[in-house]
Amino acid sequence: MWTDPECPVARAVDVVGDRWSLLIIRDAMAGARSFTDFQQRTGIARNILADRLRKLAAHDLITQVEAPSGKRRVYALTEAGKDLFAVIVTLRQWGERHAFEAGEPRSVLVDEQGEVVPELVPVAIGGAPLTSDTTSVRGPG
Amino acid sequence: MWTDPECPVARAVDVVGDRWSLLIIRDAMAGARSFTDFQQRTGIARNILADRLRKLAAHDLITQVEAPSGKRRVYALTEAGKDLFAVIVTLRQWGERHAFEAGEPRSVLVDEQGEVVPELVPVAIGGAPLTSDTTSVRGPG
DNA sequence: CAGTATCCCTCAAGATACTG
DNA sequence: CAGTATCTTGAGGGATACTG
Repeated sequence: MWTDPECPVARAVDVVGDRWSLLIIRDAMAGARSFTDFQQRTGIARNILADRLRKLAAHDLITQVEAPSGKRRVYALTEAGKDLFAVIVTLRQWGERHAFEAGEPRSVLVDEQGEVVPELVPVAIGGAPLTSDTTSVRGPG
Repeated sequence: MWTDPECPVARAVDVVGDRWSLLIIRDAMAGARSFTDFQQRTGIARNILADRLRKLAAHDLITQVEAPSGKRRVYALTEAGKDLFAVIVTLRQWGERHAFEAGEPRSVLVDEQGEVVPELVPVAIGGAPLTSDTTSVRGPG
């Protein structure tokens, strides 16, 4: 099924490695709850959106829950879905650094109080930032 | 061209949000240098691989450099390419947590000495780990 | 070894109309 | 509002043969 069944990266890519899934997750994290909400934020075609939401639900990244207001059902991230936050953030960091000209307008990350998050410390082991110069990957066994 | 030109996540996905690019980057980080090298590790079709390598080079994630041995040219990650390391690692973490059964064999992350990296601290602001409960995203201006 | 050139095929994706 | 149904298109991807 996959090219490399033992690689966690490959499995993750198998789940979210398409054009829309991560953007749907991004919007869920930014507060999107309803079908139309997702549709308008992403601009994705309705049938594709329905398909992606199904796939994401099948992989347990999102679920539909009873809305606090009562009768509607809204989408919500599961724990597995929320765990993609680190992926979204690192993608965002990369995009900011390497996919924008200086001064180009861009959306920003804010905290609960609406304050712009100034800078993010990248993934680290212990306290030391991790770079590709210092690590590699090896198979099991 | 993109659905959301102001979102760094969307731009990043536009560059690496397909089935193969991140796996090619992964393998470059793991030591892949030659065309055949990439082809065998990923299992990707040769024409598609050539296309992806071109695209990645066009976006300045990889380049071809003179091999130390002399006459061959090998692929190498640029700084922008190396900066994807955090993305790869967070994807890997997510895959480990949510795409494997307990006890299923998997590849692991090792450092230069070949030691298995025990645990990774996720993206953080200052010292506090970041979760999707505590942040959201807002447009510019 | 490092690609290029073809051929083929599936499915992702878009547009739009429709239904409970 | 939340999807489903249908139709069409094109890109993504695979297999294989070929070339410098």
